Formats: sequence, structure tokens, C-alpha cells
Amino acid sequence: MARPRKFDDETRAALIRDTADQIVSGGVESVSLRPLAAKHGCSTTAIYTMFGSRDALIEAVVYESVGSFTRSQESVPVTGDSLSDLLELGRAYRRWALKYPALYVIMIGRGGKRPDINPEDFTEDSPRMIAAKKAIETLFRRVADCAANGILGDYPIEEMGNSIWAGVHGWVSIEAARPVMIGQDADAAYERYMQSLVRAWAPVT
Amino acid sequence: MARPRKFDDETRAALIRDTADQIVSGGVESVSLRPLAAKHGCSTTAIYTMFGSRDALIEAVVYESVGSFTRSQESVPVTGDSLSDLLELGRAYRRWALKYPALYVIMIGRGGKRPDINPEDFTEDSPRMIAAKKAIETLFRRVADCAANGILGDYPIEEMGNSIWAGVHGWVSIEAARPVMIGQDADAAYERYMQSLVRAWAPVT
DNA sequence: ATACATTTATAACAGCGTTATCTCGATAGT
DNA sequence: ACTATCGAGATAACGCTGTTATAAATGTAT
Repeated sequence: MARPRKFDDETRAALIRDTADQIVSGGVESVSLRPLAAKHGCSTTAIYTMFGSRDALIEAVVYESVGSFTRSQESVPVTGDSLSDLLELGRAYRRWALKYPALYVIMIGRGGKRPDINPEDFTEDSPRMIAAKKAIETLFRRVADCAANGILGDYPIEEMGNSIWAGVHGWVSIEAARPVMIGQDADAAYERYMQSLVRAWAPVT
Repeated sequence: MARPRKFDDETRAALIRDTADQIVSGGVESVSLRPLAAKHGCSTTAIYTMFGSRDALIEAVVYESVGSFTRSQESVPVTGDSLSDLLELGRAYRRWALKYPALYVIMIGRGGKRPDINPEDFTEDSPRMIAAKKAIETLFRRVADCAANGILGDYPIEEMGNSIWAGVHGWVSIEAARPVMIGQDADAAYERYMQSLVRAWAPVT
């Protein structure tokens, strides 16, 4: 009942992949539709029927990024040593963010753009938020494990989880936003920092 | 020895103020030179002789913002109750960031732009960094006070200060980046969070 | 065979940051 | 007093951007 599609889902995926690479190497501002279309042998209008707008294309990249990040969190093995498992989650978090700093930044807050312009992207059941929730639930499970084993105290899991997330995010986002590190021994400093975040919710002895 | 300047430092300041307002209300992307120039009765070239580029204009806004933020930190009174003083610093931090979320975001990392594009802005002695250092030194003083009074433990001041800063920044930046709050009782949750950050470096009993 | 719906391409529109060109005007050297 | 010089600013252009109006293409339904 219409002209047959010239570009399938694979083209769509390739566009997303290319845009993500572009963001990683040159930032969101460097994403431009005409060169992208030329590279994939289509017109910019084709991109518009596939995504709707440049913003929607970038939002698609964000969605894929959230997926990649969530998968990297979920693939951290559970050994049974609940403290080690929690710390390993924090290491994977930092590793992913420092590998794709530009993606991490737009994943969290959509970069320099005013966040309340597209509030529907942050709705409780927007695709992006559902994917993000999976990652934070992985964290909550490890936190609950630690609480069960007496590593963390008798506080609400959600409160401890959100706190540890905020703490990790704070450190990592500073690292991701700055060209030079805080110190030379950034890895060791991060280890000590994570331990302090655990101490913050230690059981009262 | 040249044509007399038509626009003085007051015009320059007005341009910075206007640009800051624009960023606050519409994000960095919404800053446009032609409307700005028209509003101030000058040409875009005049802006170029004053600042050099759109980027430099925004960097000037960032510099002023860092100044405003630093002043808001320094104006927090010192009562002598070192724990209260530290917490009040954290409240002022959050208040400023939530009042100007868009400014806070570009202050920390320059928004969606790839951060390593202008590394000279983050040099140890760039104006922006010098201003930022004043704020963090205010924090370090309060941390040192707490350590002297046995509120915080016998760890390096710099390590405790950086940790608390990262922690506060993490929480606040999440709040600033999202249109809706984490919970309804955001103020109370932040209070408990700050207390956890202090607990993280409590003296070993 | 005709009408309709939808994908895609071409080309245009309006806007952007930046810059080449030129004018203006005050000072410095003669 | 005259001229050269040099920087500030205006005008207009360049090349780029996201988006969209228009039209061509190509299926299905009638």
C-alpha cells in the first residue's frame, strides 16, 4: 500500500552505530545529517522518515548506549563475596564511562541541552528509563546482598543504592568531563573512594 | 591610534549577562549571535572583537558563573560548629546548582561538547580553574575544621575533601539533569545523603 | 485502470558561526 | 598641517546546518 522501503532495520542500526562513533570521537555537536546520509548512500529525508529528527536520532543512540551500559553492568559476575561483587560493579561502571565519556554524559543528562525541554524522555516508563532501571536494579541487588551479609547496615536498600549510585556517578562524571585526571593514581583513589561510600552505610557497631 | 571603541566594558558585561540568561532559559545551544547583537544594537563583528568567538563568549559566561558560585560558597557563614558549617556549604552548593542547572552543567564539563577539545580551559592556572579552586579550598577549610574537631577522621584532608565534593556533585548533578526529582522529600533525602558522606570519613572509634 | 498511501529524492528555506572587505576615525611621524 | 597607519565596527558574503515543501516512485486496494 506504499512505496517499498529502500532501507531496512540494518541500515537503521548502522546509522545509530555511526552516529554513536561520531559522538564518541567528536561530541554531539559534531553530528551532522548530510555527511551521515552521504556515507550511507541515502538522503537526509530518509533519515527523517526513519527517526523523525536529528534529536530523535541522538535519542536512539542514547537508548542503545543505555542498553550497552546496562549489559556491561549485568555481565559483572556474582561470586558470592557480596562486597567484592559490589565493588566490581563500581569498577565496571567507571570503566564503561571512561571508555565512552561523551556517551556517558548525554546518557545521564543530554549534555548541554536544557533537560526540561524533552521531559517525556525521562518519564517513568520511557524506553530509556526502563533500560536504565535495569542497571540500577542490578546495583540494588548487590546492595541488598551486602546488607544481608552485614556489610551494609540496616537502612532502606533504595536509600543506600541511590546514595552509592550518586556517589559513583559524581566521581566518574568528574573524571569523564575533565581532560586530565585528578591524580596519577586515579585507579587507587577510586578504590579508596568506593570503600568510603560503603563505609558511609556500614552497620552501627 | 585607532578608531575609538563604541562599546565599553559595560556592554561587554551586559552581553555576558544576557548570554547567561539565555543559557539558563534555553540551554547553550539556544545562544545565537545575531539576535544577541541586534538586542544590544551592535553587529556580530563587534562581539567578535570583544570575545573572539561564540565559544569564547560562552567561556566568559562560564567564568562569571564560576565566580558567582564561588562567591555563594564563600558567603556561607562560619559559626564555629564545624559540622553544621560543612553541611551548610553542601546546602548552598545544591541551592546554587538547582537555581542555575544549565550553568552548573557547563561549569563542570562544558555540556555536550567533547571536553578534550579545549584542554587549555582546564589547565591548572586557567582563569576558570583558579576561580574553581577558591571554592574547593573553602570546602577544604571546613573539612579541616571538622577533622580538627574529631568530626572527621585522620585521613588526608585533600582525600576527604575531594570525596565529599564528588559525592555532593553526583547527587546534585543528577537532580540538575533530570526534570523530575528522585522523590518528593528531596530536601530531606539530600540531608541524609550529606550525613552519609560525613559518616564515610568518620574517625575510627 | 484508478485512487490512495507512503517512502525517498531534489531543492529550497531560514538560520547559523565565521570572515573578507571596506569604512571610519583617532593618533604618530614628518 | 598632512599623511600613513592601525584598530574598531558595519555590511555582506561563504559555507554550513536542520528542516520541510514539492514531486517522483511504487506498492496495494478498489
